[in-house]
Amino acid sequence: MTTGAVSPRRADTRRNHERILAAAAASLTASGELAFNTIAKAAGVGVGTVYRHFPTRDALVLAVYAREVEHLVDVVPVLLREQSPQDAFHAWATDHLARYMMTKRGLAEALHAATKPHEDVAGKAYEAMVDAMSTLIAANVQAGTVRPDIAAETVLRGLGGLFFLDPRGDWRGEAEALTDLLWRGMQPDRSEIAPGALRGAEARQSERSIDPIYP
Amino acid sequence: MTTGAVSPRRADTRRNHERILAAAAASLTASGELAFNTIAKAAGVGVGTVYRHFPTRDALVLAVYAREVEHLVDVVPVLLREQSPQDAFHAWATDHLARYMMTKRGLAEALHAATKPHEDVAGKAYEAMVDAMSTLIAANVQAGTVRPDIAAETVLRGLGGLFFLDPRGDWRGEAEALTDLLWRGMQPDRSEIAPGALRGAEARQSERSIDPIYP
Amino acid sequence: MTTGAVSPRRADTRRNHERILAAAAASLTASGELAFNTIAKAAGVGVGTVYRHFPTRDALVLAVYAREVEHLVDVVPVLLREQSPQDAFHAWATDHLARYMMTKRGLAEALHAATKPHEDVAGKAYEAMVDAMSTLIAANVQAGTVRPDIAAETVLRGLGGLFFLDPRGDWRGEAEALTDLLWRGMQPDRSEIAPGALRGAEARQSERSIDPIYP
Amino acid sequence: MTTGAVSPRRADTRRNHERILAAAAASLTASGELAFNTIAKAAGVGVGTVYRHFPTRDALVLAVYAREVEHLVDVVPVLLREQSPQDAFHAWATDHLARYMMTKRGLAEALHAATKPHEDVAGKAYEAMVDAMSTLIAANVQAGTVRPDIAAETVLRGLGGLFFLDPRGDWRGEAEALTDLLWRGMQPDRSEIAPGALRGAEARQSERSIDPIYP
DNA sequence: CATGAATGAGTCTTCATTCAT
DNA sequence: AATGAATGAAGACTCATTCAT
Repeated sequence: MTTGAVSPRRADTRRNHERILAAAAASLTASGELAFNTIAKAAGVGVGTVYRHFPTRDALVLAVYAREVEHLVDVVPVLLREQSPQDAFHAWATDHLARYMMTKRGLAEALHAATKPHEDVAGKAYEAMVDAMSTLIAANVQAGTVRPDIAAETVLRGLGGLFFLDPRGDWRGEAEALTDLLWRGMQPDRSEIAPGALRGAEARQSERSIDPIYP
Repeated sequence: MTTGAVSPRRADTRRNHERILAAAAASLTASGELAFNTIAKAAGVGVGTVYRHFPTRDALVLAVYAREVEHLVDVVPVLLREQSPQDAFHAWATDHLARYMMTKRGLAEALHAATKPHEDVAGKAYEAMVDAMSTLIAANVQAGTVRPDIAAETVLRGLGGLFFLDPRGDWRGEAEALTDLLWRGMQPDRSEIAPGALRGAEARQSERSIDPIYP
Repeated sequence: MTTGAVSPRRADTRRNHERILAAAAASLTASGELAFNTIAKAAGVGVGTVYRHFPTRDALVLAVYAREVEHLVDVVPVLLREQSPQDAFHAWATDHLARYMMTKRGLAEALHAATKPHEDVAGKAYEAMVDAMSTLIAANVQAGTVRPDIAAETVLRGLGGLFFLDPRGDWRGEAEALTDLLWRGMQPDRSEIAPGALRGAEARQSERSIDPIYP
Repeated sequence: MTTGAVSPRRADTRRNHERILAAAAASLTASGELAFNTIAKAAGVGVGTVYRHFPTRDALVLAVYAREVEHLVDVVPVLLREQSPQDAFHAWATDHLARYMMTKRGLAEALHAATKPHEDVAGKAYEAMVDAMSTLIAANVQAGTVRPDIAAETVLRGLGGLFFLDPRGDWRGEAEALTDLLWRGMQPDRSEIAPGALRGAEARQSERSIDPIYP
């Protein structure tokens, strides 16, 4: 009753699926191109096999994105477990989302094509990302570091700008600048929050932050 | 030696240039496609002519974008003349930029392709947009409604998220939500700004704004 | 040691044979297509199974046609038993052959591909049809309604024109017109046949028939 | 005002058109296949050129058939000028139509695809053939050798059986047998025609003709 | 300068056929 | 025997690009 009971054929098929997905992801990342013939060659299978696994181009594209979104979404709980909500937010945005946005421009397209949630597979991906962001925001609202009336979609859209980063430049710095800008916009109004609550975040958030020392 | 002396040929050539640009813009807007043969037919010229005017696809694409960016940029001084800096900022973002981002996805591409300024024609377009945003920000800094350390690029990138709006949905509301979010992030820290400076902006910005009643 | 002893495997195999044949016939009739993969799916078996039963496309096609030709051939004795030779001829041509020719264009192709009798399986089908026609002609010669020097192949070829009928039009009327035309051509010369022998046939054959009453 | 005024480019284009048509006709005749790539190669042009001249497969097929039908139709007046109506009929059927039917199976397809006259290009071809046959029949009716109530379509359909001839066999003999059969069917009833009117035709029609012993 | 026919590389897509299980 | 995944050749079709007129 081991996994060995699975037919070798099945294993091969699964491996093919993986290889095709990997090849497609690579191609999409590298050039945005997605030629079935090319993918087949890169994956070391016949074109027919690619067609068998992914009948249409969309099926393939979405499978690729679904996989990446999954990664993106799965990391959220981990981040929240290991650090404070605001740090988790920053980390997710600058470390994870930014990287994805830059490399896989397809992801952004998915975001774009699929604003109508529930509609199709692309919608699922979008939803999943919104969920991830919602979780991060909720944790921060809980911690009092973010206003409760912030819509996850809006923040996500703002971070959509990460899409325009140039991987060859100082994308890290710019990702942080954008994240900070949005983060500031998400914060509760000063007068409403307990003094000191923001300290940590503020300190991280920007080196230029002026410490508002009260006597 | 007047301009009237321009040869008719010149006039034809200029007209061709325009027609090609128009056809390309239409095609780009409608379907995102940009087949030279199709453009030529739509413009009523031979393919060769298109090639003469725009040697490469990029040249054509960029010419189209440059034109749109121009519109976008030109409206800034007008907005600033007619209303307060913060209103001008909001108006530009939600009325002009959002509309362009949605319809002419090429604009977003320009933003993306051209982070490396000064480099090429795309760079010019990017620069022009950054300049426009800089102007808006400067006016607001002057008015004390925006922190002086805000980078135009960052804000623009944040607004890049407008690209993901769905023209068939409540894009207006969402554009405003995003603009507000960014706007909040751009504001000076409360303690730093002169009391009252934000009044107008705050009032517009959000209905939920806390009224800072002073005795 | 009865027939009941046949292994279940055998029964399955036979059933598969039938199902494949049925699926192929349906596909051929419906669209003229004959994709092995499709047939396999329609028959609910694997492609490999189709190959096992019919090693080549031709084998499959011919098996299908053979079956239909069989129907066509089997009906001849019945017709001859139930009606006069000339009526049997007309009935076979207009009711049975016409219908087959129209629906299963493959039949006609078989006729075409297989003029060389005895050559292959297609030849068998052709031969069978020639035999059927020969039987009909012989009966009519016997009855004195057809000249004895008529070749079955020739008549069959003439009826091959039924292939060109349009199932959506007045194919019945046209089938009758063609059959009548050929029938007239097959008749004995007037002077040779016993007066009156043709009466029945003539009356049926055409409303316009003039009865040559001799005083 | 010479033909030399035509641009050479035009001439080339026209030549290409011809070559493609020729290649297509050859391929159709030889194998019934009609692969654009193959045609292009055979015609010595690029695939694109073939597509430019004949946007769809049908356009190409029909152009080929139209050409052949034209030949077939054009020969009718010539035949009628040079010989008696009945000889013209026989000649057209056995010499011209048979040959075309056998070699260019496309012709038969035209017959088949286009029973609905006036409908499309295929319809035109069909019509043209019906016209040709009508002309032949009319001439024979005039001469008293054919009944006046014979429909050209019916005869043509009967001759459609020529399609099933095997070019490698005694197709000539069989074509004549079929033509004779139909011809007999087309004749006026004996009692109606002037004695002797049929002489020539009868004599030609069949060697087995009954010997008309005169005292 | 303008034209648009020609070219052909590159993709897409289907299917017959094989073969390991 | 049956299965169906894999393969890849073959044909369809598009479009960027050239070039003769």
